[in-house]
Amino acid sequence: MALSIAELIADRIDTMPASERRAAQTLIASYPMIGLKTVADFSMQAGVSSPTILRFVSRLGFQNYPEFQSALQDELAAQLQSPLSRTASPSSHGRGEASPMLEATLENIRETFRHVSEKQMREIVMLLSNPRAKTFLIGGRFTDPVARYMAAHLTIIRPNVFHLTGQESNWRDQLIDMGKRDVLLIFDIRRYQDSLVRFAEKAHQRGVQIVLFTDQWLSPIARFARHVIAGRTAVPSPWDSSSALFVVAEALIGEITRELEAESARRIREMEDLR
Amino acid sequence: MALSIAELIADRIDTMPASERRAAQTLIASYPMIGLKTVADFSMQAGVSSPTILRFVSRLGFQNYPEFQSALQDELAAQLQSPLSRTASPSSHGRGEASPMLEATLENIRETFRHVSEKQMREIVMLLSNPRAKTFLIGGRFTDPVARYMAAHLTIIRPNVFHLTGQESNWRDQLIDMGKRDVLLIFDIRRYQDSLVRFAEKAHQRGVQIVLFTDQWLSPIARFARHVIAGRTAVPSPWDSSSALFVVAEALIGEITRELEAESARRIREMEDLR
DNA sequence: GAGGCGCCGTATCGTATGTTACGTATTTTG
DNA sequence: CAAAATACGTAACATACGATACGGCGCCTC
Repeated sequence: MALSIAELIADRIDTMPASERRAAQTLIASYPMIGLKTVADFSMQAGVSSPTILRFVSRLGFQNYPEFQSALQDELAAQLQSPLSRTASPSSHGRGEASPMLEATLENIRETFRHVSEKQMREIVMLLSNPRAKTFLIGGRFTDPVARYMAAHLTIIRPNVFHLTGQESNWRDQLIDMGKRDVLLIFDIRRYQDSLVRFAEKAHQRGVQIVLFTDQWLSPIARFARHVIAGRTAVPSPWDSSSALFVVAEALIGEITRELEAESARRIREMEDLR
Repeated sequence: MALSIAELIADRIDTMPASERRAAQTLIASYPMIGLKTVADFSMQAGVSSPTILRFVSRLGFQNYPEFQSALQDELAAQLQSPLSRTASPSSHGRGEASPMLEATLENIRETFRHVSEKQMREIVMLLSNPRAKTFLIGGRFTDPVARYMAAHLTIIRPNVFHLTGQESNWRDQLIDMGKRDVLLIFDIRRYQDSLVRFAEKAHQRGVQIVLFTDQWLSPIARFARHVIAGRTAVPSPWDSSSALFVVAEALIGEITRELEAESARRIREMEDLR
């Protein structure tokens, strides 16, 4: 990666004229917040004129002020996504660090849960805890196994759970049985599948309540969804990670099971009898 | 203390109309970066119109968009200055801790990796990176989705990957094609399935190399297995957790992909051409 | 099935913002 | 010390940004 803007400034600050240097120091002092405000704010804070600010960012190599701001934002975003501080592991354990893949995954899971409110969880649990409303599950190329995993559990604790499998035309035939009270749980991460989007749209038109598990960039299906879980998927690997979504799915399964405890206990007993 | 904007959103998101909710979710998904950009950027990202964004921030209680942005920036600034006190819980857990379910899962994952040696990982990677040796995958009632997940990826990067599905008699018929060079990857956690054990034994007799993903109490299949990954599965939930095994699976997928990079790159290109 | 209500996007408007031209001040150089 | 070059701010400008008015559409109610 190229130098951070802070480094860039440190690098060139002594080639700058006095006023621009003041701008630089002002930015460094409260890095990077003042750079996200307007040129006027920046100039006022630094005690110089607007054009000086613009000449300053120009000297840093940016074509214009918005470009400079975008760079700052990108830097911030990267910084927020990888809180390096968390290494905490006692290095006495022979192996100093765990694999970056593992760390990234753990952080993804944490971050994903951070963005899911309890209320949201509860509402989804409620939605999926109504045994009289049919629940359909489906996923994309790589995420369908997660849908299957959820379906495998839900099927046990309540009736009316259906995992949609096979060809697209097959799903569509199931639409006829979906109504306003029913729930469709979709897993869709990049690259989002057209077939799923089409299906979600049709279901939405029938009034089906859609719960979407997607990545942080949100599948277009979010448009039709009543609830959206946005999981972090970025890992140092050629593939995106579905681990965070998997863990969320497990958490949901647990809570739904508790919610249905009374009713499902009898059901499970009956099932075992049937063997 | 005033509520953070993320909390504010979680609080009111269900009183919002569909489009505004979409804006809210988009913001939460990549919090808070998109909120620092222009209304046009924000609206485009969320797939709604500019006025919807403005109505959204208005509903949050801000007089205008710049005021909203300033609030976001203030929050960011506070967060950056005290990197330790990352506002951790938008979910007002009262106790200020994340859910026990989440913590247990994270700990399980860590612990699982701690017990997997690097050499073991490398050997499994090697075993699964030989495209000329057939690789069969199968799992139990709840773990088969994880097997499917792995199969979905492996199928893309190399030939001769088969997920064993359907009835037990069906698997057995596949035995005929398994030999000493081939690999059978089995997922089996409590309660261990007899059918899997039987199958593993038969495969073992044919000299098939078995890689077993199980829980910390080890499925009886461990007896036949060349490599055993023992994942932690205990969580405060009525069910056991497969998250740790899932993460290990993902880690393996990543490393195998890298291992086969050269060969699989061409394969993937060919595949995309076939669409 | 008709009427009413709320949601949401299109199009338009005013303005705040970044940008540029230019003139004055300051420093540098021979 | 004079003259040139550079630095810097004032002021005018254009763009793009946020804000708003309006109309259509879907949804619920009766």
